[in-house]
Amino acid sequence: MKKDLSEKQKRVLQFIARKIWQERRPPTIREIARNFKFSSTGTVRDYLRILQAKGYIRLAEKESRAIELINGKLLQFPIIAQIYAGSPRLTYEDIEGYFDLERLAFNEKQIFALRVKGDSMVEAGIMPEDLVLVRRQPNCENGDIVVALFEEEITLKRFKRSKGKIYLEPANRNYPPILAKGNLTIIGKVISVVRKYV
Amino acid sequence: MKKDLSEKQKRVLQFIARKIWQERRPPTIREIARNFKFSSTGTVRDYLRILQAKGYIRLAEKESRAIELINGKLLQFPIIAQIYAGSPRLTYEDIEGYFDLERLAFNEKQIFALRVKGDSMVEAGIMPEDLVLVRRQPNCENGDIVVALFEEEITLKRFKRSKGKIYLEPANRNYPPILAKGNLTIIGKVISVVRKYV
DNA sequence: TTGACGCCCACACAAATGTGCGGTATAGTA
DNA sequence: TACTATACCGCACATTTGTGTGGGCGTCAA
Repeated sequence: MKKDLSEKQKRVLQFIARKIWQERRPPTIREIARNFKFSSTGTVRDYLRILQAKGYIRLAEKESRAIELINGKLLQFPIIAQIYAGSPRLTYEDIEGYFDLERLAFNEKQIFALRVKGDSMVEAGIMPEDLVLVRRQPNCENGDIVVALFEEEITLKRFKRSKGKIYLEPANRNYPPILAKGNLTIIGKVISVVRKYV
Repeated sequence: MKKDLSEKQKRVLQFIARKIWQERRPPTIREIARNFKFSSTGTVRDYLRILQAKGYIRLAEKESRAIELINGKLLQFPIIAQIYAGSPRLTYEDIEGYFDLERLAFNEKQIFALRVKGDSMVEAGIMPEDLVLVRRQPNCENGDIVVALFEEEITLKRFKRSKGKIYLEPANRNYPPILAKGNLTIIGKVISVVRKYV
């Protein structure tokens, strides 16, 4: 798909990517020229056109800092399907895809994180002190893990509808399911769990 | 520290943050004006100056798209300490901090993601099909969860050193600890677990 | 009443920025 | 030989973009 880049072209692309990452905005043509000590802006334009033609960036006309990375792997990590025994070196064939941190919550509008207290969901792999990312929404589907307000308390439970009744189910044998009769408000649905080890 | 913003000021700030998030570059003054149907660029400048004075953004002079968010990281979500019963509305006081997806793996050089197969670590909250982020490193400390190569097999286990012996401990009662005598290679340490619900 | 603030407009100017066109030079290749 | 790709330069031009000045209108507290 994408054509190969020359060494210099690669360096230009990497410079652009680094700038976007570090400064949160693409560089101007003249900033690129300065970095590579090009005395002409036309030189940079040549590079940008090449990079666009080869499918690495997208340019917009008549806008400043209008370089958009295509498949910018800023926050992507390779997902390894298998690591070959004996040679733990990552090669292209091992990669089953890319894990994209941005996609985790991209285009989500009302998201907040909640630090988990208690162990009522451990059997669903949600441990105390984990962070759950919650999308605010007033309704949910059967089986969703939700943050709900029930009887003046915030709980993290699995939402289950059964025989016309609504249950809030913990994922822990030591706790019983809660029959939600009365004032139940769904605050949001858990879309992700993130845990970080120090 | 930071002064309060009026509703309108908040909306302007949010617009800027959204633009940075969506387009990976800050908007120009005129783009902001267009969005809010301001017929004057001066109006926007007033807002930017206010936002800067109140400590929410940083402006650079004589540069295009020179709005930098302070503490407004792209991938931050508020961590809610408590959601007040009755009014599930996020207010400033509820926020215990910000969860920063970027910080999760920023500055990490050799990171890859591994999709978890099997249930040997469920009691540590690592479920099948979860993604673990692994930092490649040849050594680790007692108690770390590691990806290791042992007897031609890749395993995800807890690294335990006890009485001069090394064990690879699963976090599942149904599996026994493995006494690692022989050829053991540490591939990396698990620094994070990410699970996404569809 | 005055003053501070929030909110907005009109217009001109200067600087930053992108665009266009025409060049040069080298190396490899058909 | 002709052709292509890579790697640059110089300069003028037009547009975009930020900056500055000087206002207006309403609200609220001193």
